[in-house]
Amino acid sequence: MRELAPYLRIKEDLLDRVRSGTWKPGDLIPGEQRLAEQFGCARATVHRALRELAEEGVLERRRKAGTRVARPTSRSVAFDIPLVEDEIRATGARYHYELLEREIAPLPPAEAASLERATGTPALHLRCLHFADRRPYQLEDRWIDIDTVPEAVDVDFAAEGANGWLVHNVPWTDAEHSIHADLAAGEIARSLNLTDGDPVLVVERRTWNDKGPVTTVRFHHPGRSHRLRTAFVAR
Amino acid sequence: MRELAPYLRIKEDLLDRVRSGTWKPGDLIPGEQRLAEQFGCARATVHRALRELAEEGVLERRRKAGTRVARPTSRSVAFDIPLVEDEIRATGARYHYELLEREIAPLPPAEAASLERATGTPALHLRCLHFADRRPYQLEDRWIDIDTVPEAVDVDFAAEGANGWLVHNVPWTDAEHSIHADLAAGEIARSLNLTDGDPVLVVERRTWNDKGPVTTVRFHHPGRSHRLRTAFVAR
DNA sequence: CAGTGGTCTAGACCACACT
DNA sequence: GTGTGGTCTAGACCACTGA
Repeated sequence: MRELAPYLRIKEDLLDRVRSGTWKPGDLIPGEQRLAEQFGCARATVHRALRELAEEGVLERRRKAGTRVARPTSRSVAFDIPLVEDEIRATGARYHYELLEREIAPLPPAEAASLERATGTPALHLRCLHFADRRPYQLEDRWIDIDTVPEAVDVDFAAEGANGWLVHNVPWTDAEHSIHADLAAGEIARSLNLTDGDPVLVVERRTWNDKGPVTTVRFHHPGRSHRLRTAFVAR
Repeated sequence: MRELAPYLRIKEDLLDRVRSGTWKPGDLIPGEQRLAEQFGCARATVHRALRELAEEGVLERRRKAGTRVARPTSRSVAFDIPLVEDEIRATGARYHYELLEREIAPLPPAEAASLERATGTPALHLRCLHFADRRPYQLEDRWIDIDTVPEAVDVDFAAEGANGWLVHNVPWTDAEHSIHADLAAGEIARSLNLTDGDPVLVVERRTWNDKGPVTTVRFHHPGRSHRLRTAFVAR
């Protein structure tokens, strides 16, 4: 396919009309039938181009009402949140992992709420430290639901990180993420080799299964040095 | 369409086989032809289901090699970064905007690098404060490239925020985002009604046009109270 | 080289939502 | 009611890539 596929050429063409302002937000654009005639192709081909542009948020389509240029409102931004070890190795640094703590303990209120269990329900609690070239890179504080994932109790997590083990052994179906900034203090500061009062970037994640809540985890990163990035994204 | 469209039913069916572990990561699954026979539909219908699952990162497809269950590696997480005013109004709070500063000034080194211009190139510098119910919600520090967007020089930005004006008037084609944590200090702390040393969440964005760099902007949020969230996302 | 996925077509039927 | 988008089909050709 030396030349672009027709539906891709049509996408580009339509996108250019939006980008150049030929078609402005809110404008009604020609129907599929009409565009198919103009481009000299089947309606299905135009349809695919239009459908993908709508999925990307460039157009809005409604039956009978036709297709309009979307009014730019919110735009979703996709961040890659890979396994820490992959992330670290991708930078060329040596990855190293340390298990700080592993216990079955009663869920504290926040984590209980997160897993939708009663406070005090026993769960598997892990604290791990991930190093890049011997420098602390990420502190992981995780609770695993032992009702949903009973087999986790028999894993010692000394060699493989909990994240890796879960990803490879316990498929999840749903996830929720949250990001905020906080200050390093006590344990967290010491583990990350920071001073009390240094900024930390906190990423929280909860995942679910068909069976129920799987895990809730908080990742702490040194705030100034660590960045979450998107790739350079063409719209 | 009371019942799910066939291609959606097929997607669900295939996804279930992955989720349940019937098909494990790395497994080769039947070809389109074969699946079409099994589901009793046209190959194109199966193709669409497979293509969408591949786009979602569940499957990996290669010509001749066939379709395999993807090995879970990095997973991209989509955050919504809407216009502040929409974000604030969505919570039911009253939105209010204040222009703190507007000047044509030479680009500082960091911003110059960001816009791919020489340090000291004149650009439009804006500092704005966004309020939710009279409480400072976000501090915006923006540089607009006046070579790419000369018409911005004639806008006073007293009424409409720069973000809104740009979104509605200057279509962008590419964007890059970065998130990190920092400490409030000086101006930033005062504007956001924080104390020096409080955590702030910083979101940086750069956008481009066909014509060149459009704008680079840094959004500061009170770190403890503000969170970037994903919706509850089913995979 | 051969098999797989990628795409296109022409025609068809349908659901939905405006009028 | 009626026009628009949403989907399916059957068949076809092609490009890529692994064997």
